[in-house]
Formats: sequence, C-alpha cells, structure tokens
Amino acid sequence: MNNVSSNTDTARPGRPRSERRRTAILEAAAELALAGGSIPTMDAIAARAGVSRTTLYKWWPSAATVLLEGLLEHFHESIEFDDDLPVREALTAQVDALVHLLRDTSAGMLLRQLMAASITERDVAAAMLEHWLEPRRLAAIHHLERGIATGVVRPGTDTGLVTDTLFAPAYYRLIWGHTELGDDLAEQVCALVWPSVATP
Amino acid sequence: MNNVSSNTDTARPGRPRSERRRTAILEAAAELALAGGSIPTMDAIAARAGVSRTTLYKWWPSAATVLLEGLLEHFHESIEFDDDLPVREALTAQVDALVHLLRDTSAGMLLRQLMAASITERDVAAAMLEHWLEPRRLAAIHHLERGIATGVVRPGTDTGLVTDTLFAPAYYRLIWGHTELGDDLAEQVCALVWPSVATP
DNA sequence: CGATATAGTGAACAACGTGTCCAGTAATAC
DNA sequence: GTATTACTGGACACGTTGTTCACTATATCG
Repeated sequence: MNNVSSNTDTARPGRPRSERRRTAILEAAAELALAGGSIPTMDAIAARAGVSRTTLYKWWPSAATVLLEGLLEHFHESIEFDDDLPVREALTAQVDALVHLLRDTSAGMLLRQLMAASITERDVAAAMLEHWLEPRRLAAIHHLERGIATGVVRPGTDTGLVTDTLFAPAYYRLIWGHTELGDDLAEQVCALVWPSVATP
Repeated sequence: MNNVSSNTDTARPGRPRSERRRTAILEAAAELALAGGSIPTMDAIAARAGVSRTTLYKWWPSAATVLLEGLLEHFHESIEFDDDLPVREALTAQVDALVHLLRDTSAGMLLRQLMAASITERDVAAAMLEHWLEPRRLAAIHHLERGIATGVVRPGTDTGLVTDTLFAPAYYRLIWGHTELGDDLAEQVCALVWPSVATP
C-alpha cells in the first residue's frame, strides 16, 4: 500500500492511529471531489468523514494533499510495463490512457484543480510529482530504453525529452482548453515524434 | 493599445473614467507581483495605487485579471512575424523566446500563478487564452502555413497539433518542475518534430 | 495496577481575503 | 441646472484557514 502520509507501523506506546478514520477521510475527500468537481475544504471533508478537523490538520497539511492521496487509493491504477508490446505501441497506449483518463472521467477536472494547487503549495507539488508524474514518466522512459536495447530506437535518444514531448500536449490542451482532447491525440503525437526516435 | 477591460471611448454623459487611476492600478499590480512573486490581493493593489477597492471591483472581476492586464502592458512584447526567416528558424526562435521568458525573468513564476488562477476562474482563463496563448499560437501556425505555401512544410500538416507539440514541453516543465528549462529546449523540441513536418 | 505517551474531540479564536452595499462627493454632457 | 457616470471610504457578512486548549480515549511499558 502506497502511503503518502508516512506512518511507522512499529508498535509504539500511546493510542495507535485509527485506520478506520484514515480511510473514512480519504474516501470522503474523493467522494466530495468527484461529486463537486473541485477540491473540497478541510471542513467539508472532516464533516463527511465524521471526524474532527483537528485530526485532518494533524496528518495532512492541506485539503489538496488529502484529496490526492484519496484519489490515488481510489484509482490505484497500476501503470503497465507491457514489455511484449512493440515500443511504439506501448508508448502510444500509455499516452492514450492518459488522454482518456483526462477526457472521460471527472478525473480531468480534478487533476486540473490539483495542478493549480500544486502551483500554490509545495507539499502538493512534491506529492503529485512523486505519485503521479514520475511513475508515468519512468514507465515511458523504460519503454524507450527498451527500444534502444532492442535496436528499434535510435541510440543516444534523449528519453526524457521525448517522453515529455509525448505527454505534454495532453496536459497543455487540458489546461488551456483551447482545443478538445481528441480520441486520436495520442496516436497523432506519437506519429509526429516517431520519425526522430526510430532507427533509420 | 490592447485594452482587456473594455472601455467605450465614445463621449458619454457622466464623469469619464480616470485614465490616471487605471494605469496606476495596472502598474501597482505589476509591481507588487514582480516584487512578491505572487498574485497580489485586491486590497494590496488598491492601497498601492491609492485607489478605492470599490473602483477595482468595478472594472475587473479578480486580482488575477488586473495583474494579467498589467503585465501585458508592461511587457507589451510584440510577437514577431519575421517572414524573412526560414520557417524552421522562425518557429525555433518563437519557442526559444518563450523558454527564455519563462526562465530568466520572474515572469515564469507569475505565469505559473496566472495559469493556476485561470484554472479556478473563468474570466482569467478567457483573458489568458485571448491575450497570451492565442497570439503565440497563431503566429506559429502562420509560419507553418507559410511553409506549406513555399513548399518547405508537408501539405496537410496539422498545424495546430504541431504548434501545440512545440510549445507544450516548455509549459509542461515549467509547471511540474521535474526538469529545468534548458537553454536548448527550443532547438531540441524543434529538431524532434521537424522530420515529420518538413517535406521529404 | 499505574505511569506515560499518543490519538482524537469539539469548540473557540484570530487572521485574511472576498464580494457587496451604501451614502456621499466629484466630474462630465446636455 | 439636471442627469449621468466615476470614485470614495467605511462597513458588513461570508467562508476558509490554521492554531490553541482542555478534555477524553486507547495503547505500551514497568
């Protein structure tokens, strides 16, 4: 289990932290957010979870942090390392999964809010980087390096740059909203970048 | 002059709007923001401009809107349509200008804040889209279409997609902060995309 | 058992920013 | 002068944050 709010489970003196309350809080945050389309307040989360506000502030620094942890537990989407798929298809699938997540579910709206929050609050930025962006980034980089190893991808390729260029347009259009996220965005971007990536 | 807050200048009955106060407000907003690195409050702007808070709310819906207009007047950077430059160089130069703006000046920090605000407030989003993103986007698209006309760029190219893919990585790294904005980012991204864009 | 340590409660509190209201004053066109 | 609009400054209610405090609850350890 990927605990964001650290919790040593060594037996210590004193009343132990209530796991029941912890999950109640995280579920409350996620439910409120998915229902309202925005980051709930500490007050609302506490009320819904049937918990004192003080308890919230004890374990999390901000509502955005609570929500992020709550969403991660709800979606708990394992990022796939489908090493059987050809590199290009694996990358496209990954970007495509992101695009559809941002488009179809209300997760897109919430991710926008969380990105806004991460600009304001350092805690949120760190948590999002660690638990949201980096896993996806590393998975993509992994596929690219796999491609280099198998000779499909040009050696010396800047895997970080390529990865960012693949993912960036989706977030870019999500944030600015000047163009809808199309079904074929992933394929289009991959097609655009691939000639520079593939070995000639 | 690019007026964001609309102002009919037809002679109307009644006391005319004070241009002195308007510029004082915009300058105050820009100064406070550049000094503090964040979006100032309506209160702070009013105080610094020596103006009533009521006046602010009369002409602008939020502090972010005031700041945006103030920054646009301060930087008033005209986006260049250097049609003499080769298409690839023109595009690179444009992306490069953005990267350096985000890196060097404190504008990067402020643009982050404004993007966050634009996620929360519709007014800000609309204003940023119209006065910040679209001009740059259209300039890039213009160069691409110029390229198509002169035969340098592959006909049928999705100019919008290419433009977004060129600009997106800079914003992407600015927001997430997982990688520094390098001096050569513009050139790297252009090089990555160009093979798919240029005629064979 | 008692001592100690930690978790959780509920209420209160100050601080801050927002957005609106209102009575009064100022400047312009007709 | 009259109508019309701009600006002032103070007040207000509202919501959210983050902290404090006395109190209760539940665990470990000797």
